[in-house]
Amino acid sequence: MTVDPHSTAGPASRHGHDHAHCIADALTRADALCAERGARLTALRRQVLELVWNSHKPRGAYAILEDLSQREGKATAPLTVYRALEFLVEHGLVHRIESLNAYIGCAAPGAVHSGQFLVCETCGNAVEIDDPRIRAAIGTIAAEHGFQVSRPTVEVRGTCTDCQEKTP
Amino acid sequence: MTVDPHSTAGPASRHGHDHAHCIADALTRADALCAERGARLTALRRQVLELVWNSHKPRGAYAILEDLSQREGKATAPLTVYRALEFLVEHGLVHRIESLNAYIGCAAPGAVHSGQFLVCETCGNAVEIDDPRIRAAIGTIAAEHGFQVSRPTVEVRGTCTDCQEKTP
DNA sequence: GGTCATGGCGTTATCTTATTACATCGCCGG
DNA sequence: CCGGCGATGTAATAAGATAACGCCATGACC
Repeated sequence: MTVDPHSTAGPASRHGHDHAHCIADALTRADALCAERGARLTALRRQVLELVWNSHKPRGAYAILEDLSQREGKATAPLTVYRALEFLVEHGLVHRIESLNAYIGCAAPGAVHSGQFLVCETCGNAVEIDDPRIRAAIGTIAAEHGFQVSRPTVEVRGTCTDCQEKTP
Repeated sequence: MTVDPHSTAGPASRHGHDHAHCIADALTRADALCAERGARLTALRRQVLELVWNSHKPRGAYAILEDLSQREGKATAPLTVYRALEFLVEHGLVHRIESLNAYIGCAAPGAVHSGQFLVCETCGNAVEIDDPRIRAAIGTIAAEHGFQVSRPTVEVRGTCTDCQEKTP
């Protein structure tokens, strides 16, 4: 098993949860979802998904690439990671955070994917939210403009509670 | 004066407005705004602002760079453009569209900058909106999370009315 | 007018992020 | 068995962005 860098204090990391379990959970859900859809969650894709979840915060494609190379013991090409990420994003298992050029595990794969995030500029964490009010408001204004929505993106930059406390 | 590529049919372009006038207007407002703030809208920055407005749709930094080089008659360094864009974005004269890595002139500089866009994936156009419902919803959920907002980003990808009609 | 600090700009190099083009492999249906 | 298709490997390169350094114009101050 791989060590979670955040779990130095034990299974209950600073995220306030059992991170190893949380990763395992995500992988199990991914397995189920892909099986259901007939999508092929290959070893490589599964590996990348695990690496995305591993940090539990937005992570760049090249950072994931490094992780993967290290694990495999040999250099891997960027394309390998990008292709895997493309698959994962397509199936809603991973979100891309545009304003960071980074990827993060989806908290609720299978559900509606509005892709709303609170992105902390201090600690780099991104919390996925799914606010019906925002979703509704976007739907309304899009309709008013005759605009057909395919992928709403909401990325709220700012400072999370923890970081506000640290620097008052 | 430079020819607007969209204005082949005359001053009233397919945007349904007098585009030359619209650019001139943006520049005038920028002049006023910068004067008011004591910010220096130098020749270069003004030039870049004009180039951003010229296409009237999101435009990448390197595309702007090419335009600039052509106008100046000599190669310009990327940094030149990036610095100008940074200034323009800081002063709210230009918005960066994260999901496109592109820049577009702000429709209402000086006003509140929520930075909301309807981005058409077919024609590449981006319409700036400023929906109070979305703004309010973001404020509410951020408050619920104790999250301090610095820059809300809303980029709704989809298909605009025109493009829907063309491909029914 | 001289001088100094500041901010804008030029030059070069480099870094990160992402994609294109083409070859190969392996699984599955016929 | 074999044809086809989707997944992966390899190499090269495009696109986007920044770092480090220094010169020069502007304006404040003496």
